[in-house]
Amino acid sequence: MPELPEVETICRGLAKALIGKTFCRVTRRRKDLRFPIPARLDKEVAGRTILSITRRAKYIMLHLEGGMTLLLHLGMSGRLVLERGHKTPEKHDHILFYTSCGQCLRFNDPRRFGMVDLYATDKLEQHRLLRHLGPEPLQKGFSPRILHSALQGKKQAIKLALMDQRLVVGVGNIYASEALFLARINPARDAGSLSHAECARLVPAIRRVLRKAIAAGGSSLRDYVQADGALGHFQNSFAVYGRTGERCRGCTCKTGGIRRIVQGGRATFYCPHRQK
DNA sequence: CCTTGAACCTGCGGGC
DNA sequence: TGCCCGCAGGTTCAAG
Repeated sequence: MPELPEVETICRGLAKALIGKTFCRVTRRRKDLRFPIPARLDKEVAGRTILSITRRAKYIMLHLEGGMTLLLHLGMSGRLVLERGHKTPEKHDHILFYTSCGQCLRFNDPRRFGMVDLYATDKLEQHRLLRHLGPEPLQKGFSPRILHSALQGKKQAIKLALMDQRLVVGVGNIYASEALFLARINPARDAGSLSHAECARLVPAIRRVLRKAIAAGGSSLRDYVQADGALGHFQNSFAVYGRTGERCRGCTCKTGGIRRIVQGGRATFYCPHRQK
């Protein structure tokens, strides 16, 4: 479910409410999600204060005193919701984190594609799920030149390449379609066929759509809510995603409108008139 | 190395 | 109403 803007929004919401707070208890209600949930979770986390909260790609990281970091991924349907008081667990609440000042953080994930792990803070970049990750799209390590060189020789469709987290992180199914629309690039193009000039449109397009989505609190389609339960509203600003048959903004063509195709088993939306 | 497809799960809406 | 199908913000792994 969540892509970079949703994960970033959740991190910011959690940071506001949890930094400086201390976990007092963790309840693990099932043994595994996508991977086993560490049995030592309660033992390692209880009594520890949260020093900071950061994001890497679509992973949320709660850095605890004592050098341990709680690493979470929400998969397709995961939610992290923070509430006051001791609520009775709902369906699919897999882990409950309680703080000593009466907050409860619920990890709810119907499809269970999410994951939770504990890892030494100073070795995080070596974690098996983090070590192959590419550059953060909103940071300097990502640029038209770097993207262009990474795409050289790739036969894969550019839309699929954008979603490859080794190339650039955080872009998922929605924002890949949206960014390609902004850059006026056809999602089915061979990744290796993009010119440097096209990469120079694509990088700012990715950054623009991600920044705008963060500013809107993310996109709420089905499962996603912010840490305080509020909905994001970037779904109201989609240019192409989910808009099959509609005319794209500013499009003058009379026929067809936005097209839906399937790439790598996922839906892609684009305007054949504007994206070449 | 690369690319493709299946697998992991639950829930929802549409068609019959 | 019930059943079957397709579909859903992701990632990993095996096979070719």
